[in-house]
Amino acid sequence: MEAPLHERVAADLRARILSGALAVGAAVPSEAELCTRWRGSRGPVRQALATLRAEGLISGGRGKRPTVQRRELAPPFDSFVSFSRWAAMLGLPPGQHTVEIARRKATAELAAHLDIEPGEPVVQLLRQRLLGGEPVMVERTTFVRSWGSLLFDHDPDDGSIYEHLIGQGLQVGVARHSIDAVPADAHDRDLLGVAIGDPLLREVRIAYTKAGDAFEFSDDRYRPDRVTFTIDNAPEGRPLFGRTWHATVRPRPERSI
Amino acid sequence: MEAPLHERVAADLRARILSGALAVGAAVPSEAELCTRWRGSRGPVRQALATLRAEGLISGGRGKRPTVQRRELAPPFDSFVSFSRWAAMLGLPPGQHTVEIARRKATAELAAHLDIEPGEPVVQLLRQRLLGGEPVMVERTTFVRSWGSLLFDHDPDDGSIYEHLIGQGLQVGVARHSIDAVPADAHDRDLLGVAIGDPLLREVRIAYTKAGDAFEFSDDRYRPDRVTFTIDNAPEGRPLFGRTWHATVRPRPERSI
DNA sequence: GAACCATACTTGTCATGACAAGTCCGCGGC
DNA sequence: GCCGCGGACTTGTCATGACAAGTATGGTTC
Repeated sequence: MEAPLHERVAADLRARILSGALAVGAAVPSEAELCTRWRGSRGPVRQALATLRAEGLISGGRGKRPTVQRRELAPPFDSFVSFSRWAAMLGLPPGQHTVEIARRKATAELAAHLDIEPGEPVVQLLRQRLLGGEPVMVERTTFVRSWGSLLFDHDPDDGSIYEHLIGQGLQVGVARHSIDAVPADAHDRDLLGVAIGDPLLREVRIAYTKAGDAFEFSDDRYRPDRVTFTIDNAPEGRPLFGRTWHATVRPRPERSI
Repeated sequence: MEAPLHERVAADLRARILSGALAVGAAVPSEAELCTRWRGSRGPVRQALATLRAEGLISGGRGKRPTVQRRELAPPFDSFVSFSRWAAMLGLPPGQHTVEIARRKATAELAAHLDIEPGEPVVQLLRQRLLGGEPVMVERTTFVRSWGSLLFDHDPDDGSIYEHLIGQGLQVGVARHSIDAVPADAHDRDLLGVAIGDPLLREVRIAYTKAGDAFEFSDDRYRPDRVTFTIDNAPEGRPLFGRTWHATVRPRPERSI
């Protein structure tokens, strides 16, 4: 059974835009042309175009054909929750050294974030994360027991924890990230090569399953000379998709000789 | 001339959701009911519902009525570029002390950000920003001359600079925000009551006019104990509107006695 | 009481047709 | 050469109709 017409039309145009066959600034085929080409009516064609507008790929149009606005889609969701996916998207080899993985009892603070009882066992990891061979982040992650226990037969230095858990049936729902600034502590000094007290960019993340249960709490501290978070946004009348964010690697400052 | 039917249906349902008349979890009226109520056909009614889905207010539905998912919309764009608007949204009185407003020649770095020639005059402000009477941010803002010169006959401690410029014809296009962490300097110490070297959460913003010209570069440093940035996101299959960000005021830590 | 089936109600998808409103271009008149 | 107008093409909006597919409920049978 093939996909609905409006999905096929949208997919075809999207592929042509992302590949550059339809360049930024080029006019999109008219609704009439698309109806002829796909042997359909304006309804599904208009729905396909509405989808591309919503994705921010095309815009404009009343009285004239819409034009291609941008060539890339917003970064995928999993690049925000999986360091490995993010690194892959940047084209930099990710790396990690697991300093420890431990089963502990949840503190009251952690329990509050994960909506479990204080004292309930959780699985905690402390890891150094690298990009292109350089440490850029210290990750303090806590998983609830049901998912964390699956990590003990998994080598956390081998591939992505997220991919492993998804392979074990995890269905990720939404994630919430809070960004603030903290002074480096002793672990950070040891793992990032900074001085105690130096400012670090911290992302605190709580991730939920599709069913709405929190399964992961993470405190990730980045070297701010290497990583920033960037957000682009636009006023209301424009597509909300103008509102995107992504984490950026700063160019490595050149060594003065 | 009244608005199109699909806009009126969407506005009515949105108002009922935001007011709580349609509570989170409640079923939305069926398409047939809405057709009867508005004396229209399924086309515009479905378009109205699609808009509300896209805004993340309702979801679900095939074979049954959709349900209300959330009660609030994403923060408006201008709350990201105007401190006054952001404070208003939080219900906290904003305040500001302008330390200086000066005409200077752009440094090479600034010129690069604003796409002007180094040495070209710009207007710079250094301001302390307050929420509820407390300093939370130091703002170092640079405007290109054409817009910045309009500020000299405006009291920057009186109302919002953005509102003033928009009143003078400014049309804001997109804005880009980069978040990182920096150590406090002497100005920050004086204006925020922190120690030199303390970590501050910094947002660097470049704002563009509708025509695509950069008009503002700003370096805003927040006390991370008072302000964090929060991003919620969701996987692809879900509406991209799940991807929202906003700046949050932390609850003021209670004074221990 | 449980299971199954049919019916009713729901949304998703599509076609056809019509008219309003915007944009662009060519042609004629001044 | 310029300006205005009309025609052609475009998208926006809406109506009517039809059928596919999903969900819930009530009634009947075991």
